[in-house]
Amino acid sequence: MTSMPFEDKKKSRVTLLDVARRANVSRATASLVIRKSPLVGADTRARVEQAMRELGYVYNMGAARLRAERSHTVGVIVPNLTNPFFAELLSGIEAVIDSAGMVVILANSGDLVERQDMVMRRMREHGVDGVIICPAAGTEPAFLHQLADWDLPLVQVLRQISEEVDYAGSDYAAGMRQAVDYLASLGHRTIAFAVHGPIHSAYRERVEGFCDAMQSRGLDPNLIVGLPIQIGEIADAAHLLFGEGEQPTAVICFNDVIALGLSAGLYDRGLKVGENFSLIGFDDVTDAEAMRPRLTSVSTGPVAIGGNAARLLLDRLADPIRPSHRVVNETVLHIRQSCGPVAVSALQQSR
Amino acid sequence: MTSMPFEDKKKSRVTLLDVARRANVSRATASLVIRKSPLVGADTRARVEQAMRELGYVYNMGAARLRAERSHTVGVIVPNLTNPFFAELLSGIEAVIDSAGMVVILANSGDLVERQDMVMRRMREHGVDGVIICPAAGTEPAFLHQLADWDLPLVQVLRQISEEVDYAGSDYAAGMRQAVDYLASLGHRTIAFAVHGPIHSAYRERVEGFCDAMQSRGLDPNLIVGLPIQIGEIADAAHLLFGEGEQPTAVICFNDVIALGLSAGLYDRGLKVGENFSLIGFDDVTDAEAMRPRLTSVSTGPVAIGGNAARLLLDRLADPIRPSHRVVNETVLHIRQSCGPVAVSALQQSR
DNA sequence: CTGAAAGCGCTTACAG
DNA sequence: CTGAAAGCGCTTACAG
Repeated sequence: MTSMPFEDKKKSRVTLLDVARRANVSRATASLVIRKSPLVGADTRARVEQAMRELGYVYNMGAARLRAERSHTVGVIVPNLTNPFFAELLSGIEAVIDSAGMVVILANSGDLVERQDMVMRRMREHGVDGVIICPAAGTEPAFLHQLADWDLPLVQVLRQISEEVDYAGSDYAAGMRQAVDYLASLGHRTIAFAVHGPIHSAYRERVEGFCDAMQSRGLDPNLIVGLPIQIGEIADAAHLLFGEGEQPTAVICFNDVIALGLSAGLYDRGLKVGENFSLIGFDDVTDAEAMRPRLTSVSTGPVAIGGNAARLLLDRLADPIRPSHRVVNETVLHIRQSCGPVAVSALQQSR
Repeated sequence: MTSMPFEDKKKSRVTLLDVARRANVSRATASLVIRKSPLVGADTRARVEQAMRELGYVYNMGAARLRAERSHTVGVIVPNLTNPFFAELLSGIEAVIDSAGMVVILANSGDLVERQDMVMRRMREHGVDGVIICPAAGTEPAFLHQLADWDLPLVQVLRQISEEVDYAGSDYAAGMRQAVDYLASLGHRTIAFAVHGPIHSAYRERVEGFCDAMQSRGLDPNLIVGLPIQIGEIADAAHLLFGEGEQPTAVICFNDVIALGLSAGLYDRGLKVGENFSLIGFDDVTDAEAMRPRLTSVSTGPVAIGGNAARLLLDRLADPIRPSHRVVNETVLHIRQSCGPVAVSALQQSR
């Protein structure tokens, strides 16, 4: 399709000067047509564009960025690529960055601050115009502030470390309230909260949201149980829900990974989820619909959050000194089949 | 921690010349210490490194690449970010690219050749040193060859379009044989194959692998049923397994997404997977362990494949003219609970 | 081991 | 609208 240059194919790359010469214009003019300047006439533009096509010219971003101090590149740092939740987030980011004509440089911090430091340095070396980061657990506000001092536009996503930095997330506390209210409306009074993983703002917001919601209904918020991080081990830890004292008739999960694991573990114990035990997930990933019973889950919309984060960064790039913005999505409770009215028989069976 | 330069912080970036001056060496010498050349003495090196620290110097990849014609950047193009399988693949790629000191530029083709063209052009503009691509369905060999003509090092992953281009994948056909053999050993004779999605080499290899394996055992390979692409709709399409003619007692799934959906759909129809109907997945994603019954699945190891692809690219970068290589992982059948001996009662129940 | 010069491929004022 | 010149921050020979 593309015709080859007349010269030897092995010769060095074709440059803007080459196309300028072939189109009988100056290098500056050729540069203008590339950047779609209105200053250049239609016929000249056509000549230059044809020359570009004939020579197989490809724009050299690297050279342009050096002069223009803009790389059209944004860094994205996530703690984990393997979790479908982050994959969906990334997908949302990529879509809007791409449609802005920019490109994403991806890195995985492994939720480790030391790796995050490294990765961030690499991003700076590559001259990213800005970065979207889901900060590793334990990230200090000073870390983010230093980046801001270096004039690196920054947005936090999912986890917030500093109020001075743009943030896109979801109202986790409200989501917890929705879950608690729903279970309470079904008559549940003893509700466990199943958690795992590193501790960060999203973790805290969920726990606090749960506790507040429980307390405001006069319920005991202290049945918080820690589960393994590996999904394969969660099912076998389901017994942890039923320790000393009051036995729960329902459990709210920190995320859908736990919900999936516990659903299996409760099944293994002979409990019928949705009938004599109730289970609510959090995040509403695509698997929720495919589970049996279908998982009732609080939807946080990772793709949308990613899109919001990307738009925040674009806005920040356009106006570096505007005050910091926060965009916090509403959660929605997606009711399916995993919850039911409290069953008197549940207590006996759970032993 | 990092001390600020003495000059006004708002001044333009600190450059290699700045550190050279502060360390009382020439710019060339400073450049050598950055690139860890053995030519420079230990004390000189120390002086330069201290100057870099004091000034808060950050290496400018963009400038370096312009001169050195190497960007330390690799493009990764996947058809879909939302599928956990690709997320795991990406994770494997990122890990080895990162440890080679390079960075990945990510793009999503949406499995559309037109978008793939765009994305590829953008990668070239950004001067990637090479690209790892899972080609969109319908990609022509000519597309890849053209890239090779342009001296862009390339590796295909998961899907192979051209034998002249490096490839990292998995032996899908052998995996199908493992699945068929296992079911046959349990006494199954009428085995369905459930597929969906766009048609590409990995699709064809799986279908052909299934057919060959069935035929070599004298079984009828024609029970191939097409299912919706959306996971939420798969369950409701489970009845498609039971059309006219011979009723299957087992189904092999094109991937775990289908397996998850069908598992739910069969449950909805009152079939007990692992007891009166058998189900085998393909890919063995992490959810397989958390399902009930636990999903028996053919493991392809996406993280490992991603690592292989990245290593192939690194090797290719080191030796651009070596002959094309292929690395094809063995699959392993991970037996869990979703298959059982053929049950005579299955046929009645499935109606 | 170190220095001075040229150049990578663009964009940016500045004149015309 | 177009041209000639300088410069972005490095690396690369080439001398010393």
